[in-house]
Amino acid sequence: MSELVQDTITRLRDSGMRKTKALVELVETLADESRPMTLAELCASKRLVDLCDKATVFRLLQKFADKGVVRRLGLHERAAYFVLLVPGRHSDYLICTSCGTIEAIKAPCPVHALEDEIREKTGYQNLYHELEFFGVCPACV
Amino acid sequence: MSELVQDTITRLRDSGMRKTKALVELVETLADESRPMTLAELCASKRLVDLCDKATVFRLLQKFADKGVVRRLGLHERAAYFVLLVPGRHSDYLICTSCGTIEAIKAPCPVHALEDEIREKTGYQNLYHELEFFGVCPACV
DNA sequence: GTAATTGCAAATACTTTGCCACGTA
DNA sequence: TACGTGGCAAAGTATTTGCAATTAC
Repeated sequence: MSELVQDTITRLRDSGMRKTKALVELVETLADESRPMTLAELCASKRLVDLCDKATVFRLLQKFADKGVVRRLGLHERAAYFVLLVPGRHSDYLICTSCGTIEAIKAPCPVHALEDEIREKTGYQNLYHELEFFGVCPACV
Repeated sequence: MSELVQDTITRLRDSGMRKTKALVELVETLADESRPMTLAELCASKRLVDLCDKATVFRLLQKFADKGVVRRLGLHERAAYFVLLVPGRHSDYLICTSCGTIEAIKAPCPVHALEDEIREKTGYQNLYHELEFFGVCPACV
């Protein structure tokens, strides 16, 4: 068991959770992959597929996120977001994790150089990016 | 009607779509707001609420996205993505829009300076960011 | 022993489609 | 007139919850 896994489990224990097989194997799976994964992917992974129910994984992830051990990616709502593409313009967004307000950021986007580098080094076609900042807005503090 | 709206409608017309009231009002709404919006928000907006059905807005958005006029934000799957947070580490991701593969990017993240600036200027608390690059990976081209 | 955790199944939520009526070109 | 578009309702997919049984401590 890696140090990261040990440490993560310790943090979860310290926050009051019980060390169950499902908890340990979920942390191991997340650490193994070190990339964003869906609930379905996690449940289908070899460590978890025959071990526990989807509801269990869901509830563990929820608690992990509460405790800051896991992050759920994406914008505020569960629903999909659509935005108009304006030729020649690019926007990044600032989103309040409490009230869900989304505003466009005026500052120039600092990512174009890295985007060019990725285009050259990886051979990905039609490259573009999304950049979002999340935090609690002054009105919600 | 703004130039952006006119131009967008022209592009949609040129790609074979018919100019209907629902299409025009949806484009106007997206241009008015110029921020990512959910299907529910769009349907509830003043221009659309009494004009057309949710299925209509959905199908229009789908076509707009096909034609590159609108972008649907977020990772590949409809489902939520979860990732383990490693203290002291931050990752950005490169995602194939065709096969959905997600890989972490090794290059240093160029966003920290802007993040600091936003923290100072806006007063948002607990600020963090997500940065994703999207494109078609070499295996999918 | 007690309270957290789990499985199962049901309830929600959001998205997507089928079908026929309708409107645009 | 012909074919894209729209409304309504139903189906599909993902998320979330209730409750009784189980397990960690």
